[in-house]
Amino acid sequence: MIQEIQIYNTLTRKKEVFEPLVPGKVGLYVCGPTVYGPPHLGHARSAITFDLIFRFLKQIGYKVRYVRNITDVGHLVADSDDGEDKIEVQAKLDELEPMEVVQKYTNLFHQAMEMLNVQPPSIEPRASGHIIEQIEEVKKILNSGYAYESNGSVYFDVEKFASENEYGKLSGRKIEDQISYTRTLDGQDEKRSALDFALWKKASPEHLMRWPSPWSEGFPGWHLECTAMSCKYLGETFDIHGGGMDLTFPHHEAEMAQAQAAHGKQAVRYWMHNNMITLNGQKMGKSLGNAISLEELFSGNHPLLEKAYSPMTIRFFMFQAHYRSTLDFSNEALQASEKGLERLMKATARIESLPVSENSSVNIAELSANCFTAMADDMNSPIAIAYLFEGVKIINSVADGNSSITLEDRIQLNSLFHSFVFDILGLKSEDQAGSGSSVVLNEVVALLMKLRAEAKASKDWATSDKIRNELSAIGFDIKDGKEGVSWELKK
RNA sequence: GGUUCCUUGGCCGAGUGGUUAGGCAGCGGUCUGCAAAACCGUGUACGGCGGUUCGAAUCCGCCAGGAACCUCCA
Repeated sequence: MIQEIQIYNTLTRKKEVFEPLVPGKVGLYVCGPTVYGPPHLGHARSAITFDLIFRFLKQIGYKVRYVRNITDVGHLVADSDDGEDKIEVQAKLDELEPMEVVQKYTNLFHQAMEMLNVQPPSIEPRASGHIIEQIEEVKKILNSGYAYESNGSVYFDVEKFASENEYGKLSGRKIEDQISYTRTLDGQDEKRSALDFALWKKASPEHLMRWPSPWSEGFPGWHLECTAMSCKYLGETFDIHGGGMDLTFPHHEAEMAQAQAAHGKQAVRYWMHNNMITLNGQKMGKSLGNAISLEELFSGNHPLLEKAYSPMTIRFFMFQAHYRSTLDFSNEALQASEKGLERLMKATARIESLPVSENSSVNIAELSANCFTAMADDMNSPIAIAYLFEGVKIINSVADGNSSITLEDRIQLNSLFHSFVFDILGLKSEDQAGSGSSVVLNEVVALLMKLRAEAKASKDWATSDKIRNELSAIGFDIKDGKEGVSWELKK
């Protein structure tokens, strides 16, 4: 029996008990990055959020097919209303082939994801590889009567659809409000209404990315790829669709309408949206020019960064806030997370060497239940982490002889921490130089520790402190504990 | 202008009608030759003003400030 979980459904605006379409299996689709620029903190939040969901669902026993697309075609440019393809503009600037740009940023995205220990999705389809499927979707929508062709382009008829179906429910919008507040876009005169959106767009002569279709040489509309690819890999109806909150409208609203028009039924059962990262209280975004790239974050090479932050620090930082809350970025907050993470990882490594007793003065079963209950409540990772820190207290307290633990409890505690820290939260140890990676280094330091111990034995504090201080200056932390001396490389 | 949401102690950040969130920083102590680490103890916070209630940070109203979406965006 799989643990019951609740997830917040954007569609109904409340937490619901999650019931998969097929018992024991979950179909999860998440909007992936548009690969026209370097990956930034915002991409990381979405990827990390749904990585957590992917991992947790698997941990509690579900078989999950996780599809996350790469958008490599078809979006407009930020400050240009001329309908040029976003990727194409960047290509001209870089004097590269569009697909070369796409490849470059896809590779960078994958590298960053690996560093963040984000598991690859089960399937990672590309929009440009599914043009045929998208054309088929356009045909279906035309057949159902909710689209019309105009001058080689095909548009979705929002007003007609809205008169017979629900439109605007996901984003909480009323169609009447929308009509009065729209801006002028290219091709507006081709549309029956400003609300209509393109399913297929005829390419202008200078447009490089183009494919043949029954209507014109052109490219698919902005929202179509997710409908086509989710349907292909997960079916006409599937369990969870995720993405950033900023995609709720118009992207996901359009997807809902398209899928309904094409297949005659709702595609998505649970919509999940992660909130934004803010910087000085404002959304961090590519178009606002205040996005910090992951490369800058990892290297510390950015005017707003006091230092470099490791991928695991970023990951842990994000889990200390709930995924539906905005998360404000600051050096102080990241440094707090860095230290907290270090404490958590150190305690995790200590569990196996804890002394065992006849009786436990601590309740591990309750701790474990609390951690899983927190996660089952709409992925409340901050609460789960708070309980893990209770576990840290227990571990350190047992190590210091202030609490006792039985062997069975120690095994359970170890299993809990390994499940949560490594499998669910997906954290990993980041020892630079890696203990054990250099046997020689270990032996050299061990030799110095031996010399220092001898100096200490003869109360030659000057020598012992000299060894410690100079090692410290090189980058080692030397700690005198009850069980002997230990050392590690500083962060 | 429309829609939605937020405001928690020095910082970050959970919670949502009565009971300690947690992390980081700070303070006091234990341990130590000293230091670090660890441990123990420590802070009565919920934007303002009203209302509902035996009781509100938590529900309602008003006000102030902020954000997101309405245009590509995680």
